[in-house]
Amino acid sequence: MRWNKSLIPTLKEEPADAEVISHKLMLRAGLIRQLSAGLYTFLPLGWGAMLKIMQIIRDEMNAIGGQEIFMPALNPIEIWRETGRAEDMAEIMLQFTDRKGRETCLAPTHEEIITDIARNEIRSFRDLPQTWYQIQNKFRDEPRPRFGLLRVREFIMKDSYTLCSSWNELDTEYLKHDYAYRRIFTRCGLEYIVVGASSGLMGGSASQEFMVPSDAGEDKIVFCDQCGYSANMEIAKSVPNEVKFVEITEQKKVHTPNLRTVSEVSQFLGLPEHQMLKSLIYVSESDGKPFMVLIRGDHQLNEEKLAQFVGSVVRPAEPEEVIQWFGVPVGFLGPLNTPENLRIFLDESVPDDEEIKFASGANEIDYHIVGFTVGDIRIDERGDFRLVSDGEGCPECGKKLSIRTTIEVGHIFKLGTKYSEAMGATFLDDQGKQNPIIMGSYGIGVGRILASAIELYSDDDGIVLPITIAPFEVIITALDVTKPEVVRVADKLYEELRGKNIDVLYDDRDERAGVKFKDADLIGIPIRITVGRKVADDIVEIVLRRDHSTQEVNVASAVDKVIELKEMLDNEIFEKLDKIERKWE
RNA sequence: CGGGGCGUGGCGCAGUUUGGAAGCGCACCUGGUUUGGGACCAGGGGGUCGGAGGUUCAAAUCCUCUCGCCCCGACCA
Repeated sequence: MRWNKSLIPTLKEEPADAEVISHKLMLRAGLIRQLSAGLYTFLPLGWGAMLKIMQIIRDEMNAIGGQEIFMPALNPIEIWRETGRAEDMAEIMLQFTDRKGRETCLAPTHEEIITDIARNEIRSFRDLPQTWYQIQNKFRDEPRPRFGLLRVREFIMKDSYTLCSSWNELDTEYLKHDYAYRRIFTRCGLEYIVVGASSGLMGGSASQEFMVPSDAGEDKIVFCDQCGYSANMEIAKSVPNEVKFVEITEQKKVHTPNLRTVSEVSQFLGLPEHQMLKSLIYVSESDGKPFMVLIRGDHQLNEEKLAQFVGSVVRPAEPEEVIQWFGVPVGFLGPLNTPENLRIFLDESVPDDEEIKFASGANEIDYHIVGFTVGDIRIDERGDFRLVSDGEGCPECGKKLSIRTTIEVGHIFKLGTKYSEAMGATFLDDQGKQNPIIMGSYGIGVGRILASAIELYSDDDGIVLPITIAPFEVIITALDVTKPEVVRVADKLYEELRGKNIDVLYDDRDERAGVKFKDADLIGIPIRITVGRKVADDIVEIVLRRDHSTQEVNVASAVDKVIELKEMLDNEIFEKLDKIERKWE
């Protein structure tokens, strides 16, 4: 492509509305433009990179037997009601009524549509397994789009779905996806960590996320350097730090006027925070009933774990609700003298030793109770409700855990039969018996791959894209296009490289050298050929974007040299593929 | 949804406190000089000051409503 008439609107100044590096650079380098909150247009350079990424995805999906299809993004809401997700996803689903009065939505994902195809087309175990995928726009009415392409309302996702006749078959298809995903992210040049994750609104038994370490991310993962344990913070476990408990001799009620927080009360009582019991009131969204969760005062609640435990989305009770139900403000809630029908859950890390005594609210305004044991509490169930914090012990090996902010670029789920049962997608097994199809679901955020690559690879001059996803592999910077010999050589190199199937951008603009160098660095094309005054001596320069290392070569050998560098850069990435195992074989 | 910030040529901003002729830098157009890391000189085009209503002799500026964008939060009692 020739730059002169191309839509590559680079910006000298930083856009005011961009916060994270990838967002700033994508705007500055002319990859994207914003239409509205969470809605972006891909301009030629951005779309070029997206197409590269999508081609890698297609390659790898096809390699594990995936068949590409394309489903409507516009869905009748009725099909979403069949699984109950019209309700569950109501918050993020864009819905409207069309002109004939039909209730319609823009699909945030496609399990229901896939299951519909499956129930219409799949009859026998002989038809299974199947892997269907598409690359398509998804719509999610995010409460708060942000960080450029990292959280948007309309985005391109590769979503695939496996249909199996047995759980073993599902395990295989899941491992194949794990393999394909590792290859995809590796080929895109990303660093990533695979973690165990919560399946959230998708449902199902197991899931893994593919996370790119980056401060721009919105997810936190917990990992152990020693043994390799890793998990999303939402489900991560840990061994809490050892703490000492102060001896308390008698149980008594203490006047604690206006002291509501754990730290206020523990200071007032002269007790460590871990000897307080936090009494949190949550409400199960499925039955609307409140329940109490008790955790140590120095710990934090993990809502995701709680939701999994009670089997429903949960929300913290409103302060007004607490006063209405318990007659006290939240700051004075405690586990003793609670209503009989209130379920009480205790975090498993709270010791139930007879000798260890706790303090908590007294369920009476301005009073706390000091000196009770876990045995004094009417506990319904115990479970793991804690949020892991940095430096706690690894649940596998006991060494210290670390926490890292990451970008989620992929997520794979073993769905099981949640959708097939709800929608009646069945097959006949070899005994002639009808069974629900066993499903898996697998997603990749295409735009997030691009954004996280830029988060990983940039410098003060701009983007430094991995060659595999760069919209162009080579840029020819022709300096002073008013000189015929410069143009002649640059034109020749351009045609030759294109003839060798190299993706090359030809900067043929009548601009000063500084402008062209700055722009070339900004947009991050991996290899640059500078055609300038040295053509008089039959010489051009070849420069690598990542370190600006430069070599001068004869015009005649320039194409070979470029191909050599391209292969070197490609190989650096492809070498890593050898380490990825085919675990299902 | 709660809190905060911001809407002024394509981009980045000043002007708003204290009402009185819409400005600056970049970009763009013309001419000239330049030409290897975001050139210089001269001339020029382009703005319903987010929108609506109000106050006033007079509104970018004050008041009311509204729309949009960005940031923090939406859980720790």
